[in-house]
Formats: sequence, C-alpha cells, structure tokens
Amino acid sequence: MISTRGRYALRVMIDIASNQGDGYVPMKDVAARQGLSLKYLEQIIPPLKDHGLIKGIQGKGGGYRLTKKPSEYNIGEILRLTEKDLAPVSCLAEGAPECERRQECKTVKLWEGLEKVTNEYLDSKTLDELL
Amino acid sequence: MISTRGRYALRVMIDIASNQGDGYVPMKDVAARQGLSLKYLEQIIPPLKDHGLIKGIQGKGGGYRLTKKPSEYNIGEILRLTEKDLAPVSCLAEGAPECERRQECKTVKLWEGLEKVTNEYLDSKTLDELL
DNA sequence: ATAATACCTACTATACAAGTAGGTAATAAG
DNA sequence: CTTATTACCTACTTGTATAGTAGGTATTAT
Repeated sequence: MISTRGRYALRVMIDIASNQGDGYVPMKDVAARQGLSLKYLEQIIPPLKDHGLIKGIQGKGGGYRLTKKPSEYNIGEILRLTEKDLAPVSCLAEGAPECERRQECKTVKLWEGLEKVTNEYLDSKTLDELL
Repeated sequence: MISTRGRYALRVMIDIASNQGDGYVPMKDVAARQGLSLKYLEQIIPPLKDHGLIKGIQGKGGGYRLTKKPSEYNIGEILRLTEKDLAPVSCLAEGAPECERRQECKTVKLWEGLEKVTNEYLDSKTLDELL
C-alpha cells in the first residue's frame, strides 16, 4: 500500500507544477495549500531534489520548481524515489535477504508479474495528466 | 504490500491442492511442510472456510480440502479474503472515512486505476497455474 | 541586519503485523 | 468408551514502521 510519503510527494509535485509560474514555490505555501505538515514534507522532498526532479533555492524568495515539463515526469519515478519500496512483497524489496525457499517457491513469479504490472501502469501515467 | 497473511494463505491453498488426494489435509502437516506456525495459520484460514473455498472436518483423520478444482480459484479472491485490504491507498480501503478532499483530489483516479490493474491481474491468475 | 527560505538530524507516539499462548469442541480409531 | 487427533476460538505479546514533532543551521533577497 502506498504510504503518505509517496502520496504527499505527488501532491507536492502537482502543487509546484500548478503554482511555479516562472518563479519558485516555497514549501511553506505548499504545506498550507495542501493542509500538510511543513516539517514532514521537508523530510519527503530530498530524494526528489537529489535526483534532479526538482530544483531548490535557499533564502528569501526561494523555494522549489520543476526541472522538466510536467509531461516529462512519470508517476512511477516519483513514487519509487519517495516510497520505501514499490515491491508487492517483502522478498522482492531492495536489500531483502535472499530467500531460502526461492528455488522451490511457487509464488515468486506471480509477485514478479504483479510488480511488473503495477510499475508499467505507474510509468505510463505522467504528471501533467494529474493537473 | 501483500502481508504474510495473504502470502501464507496462498501457500496453504497450494499445499492442500498438492496433498489432498481424495482425503483431508491436516493443517499441522501444512505448517510443517511450509515451515510456518500452525497457530498463526489457524488464524488466517477461517475466512477461506467461511466463504466456502475450503472445507474443514474436525477430529482424527480430519483436516481441510478444496471445494473446487484448482483451476476454478483465482488468486484475487484468495487474497481479498485473507488480506486486510488490497486497496493501494488507505482512502480507497473498505470502511475508510470519506475523504474531505475527494472533490478536489487530483490523484484519486490514479489510485482507482492502479487498484483496477492489480485486481485484474490477480483475478486473471488461477491456483492451478501455481502448482 | 533581518526575515524568509532550504536543509539537516534526532526523537516520539501510535498502530499494525506477526506471531504466541491456552484453551474447547468434534470425531475417528483402538 | 477412552484416547489421540484434529478443527476452532479468543486473548495477549512483541517488534517495527509510519507519520509525524522538534529544534536546530546554512543561505540569500531585501
């Protein structure tokens, strides 16, 4: 299940896209408009910045803006960066210990298929479709 | 993310299908073969019985067996019964309070689409495909 | 100099997942 | 008809992750 981290990140991206104009959008304003905790958003945002999806500028008049056109973001990349893991089961999660039963496991292909289907769906949707 | 409840339920169904022959399979044996806690499985199984997916018989020589052919079970129904909820976000979960932002929410259609995609995938797979 | 912003790290409360525990009721076999 | 074996039932426990709160520092426009 998608947690608040991923859901809020998406709302932040939508909010920035809707309000950036040709300037920068302060997270304080995003938090107020979206009814979310500024302090919590500050913890969610960093991976989006570190991977170049948004650009942040400090100081008065600063804030964030998108680095690409909304149509160039797919939802999957936003969620994969902000959500712990998009894997449908823990044994497919990144950094999960190799399962002893992997060889004889009758269900692993099912889960891999499910992971593929969800990622394909999320990668097929772009940010501008949500505006 | 699919929890142990759903994953174990699936393994139980596979195990019963593989071992029932023309008799009944004790959960004790399933637990031993699968390396799972009997006591925990006993908590997971009831909804499968209550909805007629399996039939239980008490007493010596008792156990469980399937009520249909493996090809007649789809994975989605097994998971929906044993997993708390298959909804991708909490606001789409059963019994969730109506979201105030529902009207203005830009993301709800995305989540509904994701839910549809995952359910369609899981409903398209049958138990016999896992044997 | 000041106010506003991003940026950083530690801590906390709560809920839930994943079991453990200790029984009772039913039934086949000896 | 006693015993062993099974399903079936309900309460309790423990560890971990989520969803924050809290208190700062660094940077920059005015």
